[in-house]
Parts: sequence; structure tokens; C-alpha cells
Amino acid sequence: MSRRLTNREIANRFDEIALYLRAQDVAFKPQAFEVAAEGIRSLSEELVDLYKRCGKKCVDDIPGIGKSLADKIIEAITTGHMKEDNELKKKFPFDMLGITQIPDVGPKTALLLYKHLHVKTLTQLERAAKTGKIAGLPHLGTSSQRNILRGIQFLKGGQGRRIIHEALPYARLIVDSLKKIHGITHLDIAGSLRRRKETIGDIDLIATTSKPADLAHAFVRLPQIERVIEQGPTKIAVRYKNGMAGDLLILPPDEYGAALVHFTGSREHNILLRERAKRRGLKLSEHGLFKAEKRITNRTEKQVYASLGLQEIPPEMRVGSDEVDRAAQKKIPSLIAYGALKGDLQVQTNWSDGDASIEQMAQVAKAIGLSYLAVTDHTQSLTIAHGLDEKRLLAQGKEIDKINKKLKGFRILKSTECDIKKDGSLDLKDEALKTLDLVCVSIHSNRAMKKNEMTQRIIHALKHPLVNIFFHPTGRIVNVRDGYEVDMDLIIKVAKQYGVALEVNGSQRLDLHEGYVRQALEAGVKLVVNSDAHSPEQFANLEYGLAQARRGWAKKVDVLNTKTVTEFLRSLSS
DNA sequence: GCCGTTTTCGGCCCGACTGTTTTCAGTCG
Repeated sequence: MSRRLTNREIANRFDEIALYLRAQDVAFKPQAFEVAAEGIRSLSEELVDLYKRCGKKCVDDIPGIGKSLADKIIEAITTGHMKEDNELKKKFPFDMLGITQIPDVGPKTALLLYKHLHVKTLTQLERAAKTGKIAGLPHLGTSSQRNILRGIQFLKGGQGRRIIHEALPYARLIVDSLKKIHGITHLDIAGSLRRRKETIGDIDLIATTSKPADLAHAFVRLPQIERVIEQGPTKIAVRYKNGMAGDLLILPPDEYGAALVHFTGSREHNILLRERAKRRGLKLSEHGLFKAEKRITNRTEKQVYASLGLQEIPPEMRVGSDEVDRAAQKKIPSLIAYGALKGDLQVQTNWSDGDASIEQMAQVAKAIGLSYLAVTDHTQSLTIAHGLDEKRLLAQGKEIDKINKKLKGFRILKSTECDIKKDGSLDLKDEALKTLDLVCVSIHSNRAMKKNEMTQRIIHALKHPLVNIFFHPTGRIVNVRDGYEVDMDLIIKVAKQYGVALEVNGSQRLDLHEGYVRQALEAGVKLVVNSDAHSPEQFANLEYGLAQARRGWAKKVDVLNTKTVTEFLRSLSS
């Protein structure tokens, strides 16, 4: 039997099929494949496991997947093949997914390049562009040829999606320099950045102004802009100097609400809203919500949603799955607010691999409005990080006592990021762990274990009576590596049973991801949101952790470090 | 190929911009 396909592979196959169909001008089907691909990507469980657990019905229940696509998925996960994709590949033997990664090159252009020039790969396409073979083909001239070459260079530079930690501060810099311009009434970050996705492809901005020409003039002259890609009266597309692409939408002030909805997306969410509008005899676009030719309302997002019979949906929830249905039933949860945290429960200091002292970290935490902090330095088996043994841990406890006496209105908690060893035992003796206010555990070594072994290793640790929190539970790092193989279904069940909280880590790990956040909350597991700061400026990670929690529909009550330190410590012992 | 507050057939989101064009196709979000 062939290797079974993963969710990512199946989603990519569906996208590829959609492109082949689009190239042939097939109506409606492509969208169905794309919606299904998106639905598969948002799953937290592997389809192989889902199918094993509850059969075809659960596959069919995934939004956007009907009988026919369910069969294709089952074929893929049981045989390792997808007949339709293989047949299309035979008919169109070129790298459709790769070539359509080039900006402005879609399925039709890719097919045309194959038919006329037999271009199968990005390398062959680059050669064709360099030797001037593209200009002169139907609908393609010298500008297209130049753009294709530029697009290939862009791809080669690895300038793909950036982590939000990099994109959001950059976007805020641009917003700050534009805000001073006369006539602006609104200026906001939109797109995937406003939805606080983990990774960001484009920096999308939206502005309303009484003087559109002034804004456009100032925008294209910003020092951050590398070049202007396209410029119309309402939309300017640019490439920023950090390699990211971006759009600025400029609209008159009375179109703000609908425009913000439109430009925030997601694309799938917009489609759901517009379909809903249509069913109600209305039309929704970025210019407003219309009944016949008459604009109904669009001053604020809230009005747009209300006119569609919906609760306002927070940007982080606008992914195009079940959020619109929930809004129709008035069941949108009140998400945890960005300022809701009272403590940070994962901080490394210069006792292990952090840059700053305990007191420095505490002072900064206090300055940004927190009232407690757990010091969680690494433990001895992590020698590369100068992990603490029992003796140093006790010494650290004494130092924390001293600093706590000096601090007013702030408390440092004694803790640890204790390594879970290969056999599931902890890296420090119980006598030492008992001196701490709370015990946190995580995996840093032997990541390549078999799924079942890794799961048992973690479960063994979670059952330890002193363990309170499991840090970065899946071990993934965004844009760097996937997590280790682990049965998160089971981990979540065990966490619930033994009262262990799971971390939403706000560093570049962003672990748990939002699918598991939702799953954990549905199972009644408590969460903590932490910075994993190794230096004072990394407390900024708390915002990204909160964004991640919000995308997983977390409420304030679900997150333990929204409590006061007294309530928090009490919740650990209960 | 999916889906249902017009539900098992007959629909399927909407507009802006570019390039190569004399009226539009392709791409993007």
C-alpha cells in the first residue's frame, strides 16, 4: 500500500484540481474544490485519524465537503492516490501549483505558456522569459514578460508569508506615518493582519478621506515603499522594502463600514456574507449594502452585520466556516480582550537562556500593567540553555523571595519550565518541584519519537500530581518546523481529567494553534496565554498569544492568567 | 461539486486594475 496522504497534501491536490478546472473555464466546480481545500486546512485532526475514528459521515460533515469529495478524500487516505488529480496531471503535465505562485500568473496563463512554449517548470519559464519568448504570445506583451521575470525573482527570494510578529509592527509604522495626512477620517489595518492570522501575505490598509489625492500622493512616497505595482483612483498596490506586498484602499468617508468588512475578509467570509445578502434580496460590496439601487447602511461594520440579521463578528473569527451561522443564532462568544491578562506565566531569565535578570523582567512586566509573573527557567537536561538543577532552583527561589520583598503591587511566582524526559519522567526531583508556586512542563528533546510513544510520554508527565501547565503542547514553530507527532485528542482528554492547563504560547511558536484551542475549550480544558519572553521586549508576544486565543474563540473565563494572582493560585489547587 | 429561513433543483460574490486591447480577459482579494 502506498503512503497515506496528509491533510496538507490533500488540500494541495484539491487546489491543483481547481486550477486545472479553471484553466479549462469549468464553471463553479473550481470554487467547490477550493472551499473544500480551505476546510481541510482548518482541521486540527488528520483526516486519516478522523476517518478511522468515525467514518465517512464525519468527513462528509466538514464544511464544503459533500459526497463526491468525501469519496475522493477516502480514496486518498486509504490508497495514497487520487484518480482525478492523476488523470488531470497526465493531461496537463506541468507544475500548475508552482507556476501559479507567480503574482499575476493564473491557471489560464500557465496553460497558455505550456501549450505554446511547452513550459513545465518555473526554471523553464524563467528561461523563456529571459530569452524573450513570452512577449508576443496571445494577450502577453513585454510588460507581462517583465512582470513574470520579476515575479520569479520574488519567489526565489523566499519572500513568502511573514509571521505576524514581523508584519504587524511594520504595518503600524506605516499607519503612524500616514495618520498625520490632512483630510483622513479613518485609517486602519485590514486583511489578514486585522484578522491576526499567524502568517501574513500582504499588508492591507484602508482609508477614508475627503482628500483622496493627497493621501495617494503621500502614500506612494513613503520611505518604506520599494515600488508601486498598480495605481487607480481607489486602490494602490505596492511592494514594500521588507519584501511584502500591500494594498491601500482609498474611499469616501460614508463607505467606511462596508469597505472595512470587504477589505478585512476573509475571502471565504465575504462570500458567506454576500450569499446571505443575496438570499435576502440585497447586494453587498465594498461600497455598501444595497437594496435595488438604494444603499441601506454602511457607516460601521456593526450596521452592516446587523442589516444582514447578524451579530457583529470579531475579525479574528472571520474565516468562512461556521461563524456566520453562529452570528445568525446570536451565539458569537465574547472573546477575551487584548488587555485582559493580569500575569505572564512563562518567562526565561539570565539564570538560563534569557537575556535579563529576574528583577529587570519583573519591572518591565509591572510597567506594562501586569501584576504577576512566573519565572520559568529551563531545567538541567537542557544544558545548551544552562538549565537549572535542583540546587540552583532553590537558590533562585531565595532570590525571588528577596525581590518580592522590594516590589510593591507585584508578585514573582516561583516556577520552572521542566523538561519532560524521554520516558515521560520530569527533569527535577519532586522535593525541588514542591518548593515552587506552580510547575510547568514541556518537550525540548527527542522530538522524532513515534506518535504513540510521544503521546504516552506526555500523558505520563501530565499525570504527575505536581504538574499544572503544559507549555507549547505541539512543539511547532511557525515558518520553521511542524510539531512532533502526537495524539492531541488524547492529550486534551488527559489534560481535562488531570486538571492541567494548556498553553497558548505567543512567541514564534504560536502553539497551540487555533484549531486545538477550540478543541481544548470544547473539552472544558483551561488555557493560559504566555509571552515565553527571553528579553524585556518580548512581552510584546502576549498580544500575539491573545490573538491566537481569540482565533480559537477563547473567552476571558477560559484563560487562567486573567485572574488575580490570589485567584490564580487558588484555581491551581482546586 | 456543494447546498438549502425561496431546500433535492437551480442556483452559485463582487468589483478594481492591468495589459493588450479597439471592448475585454485574466488576476486578485
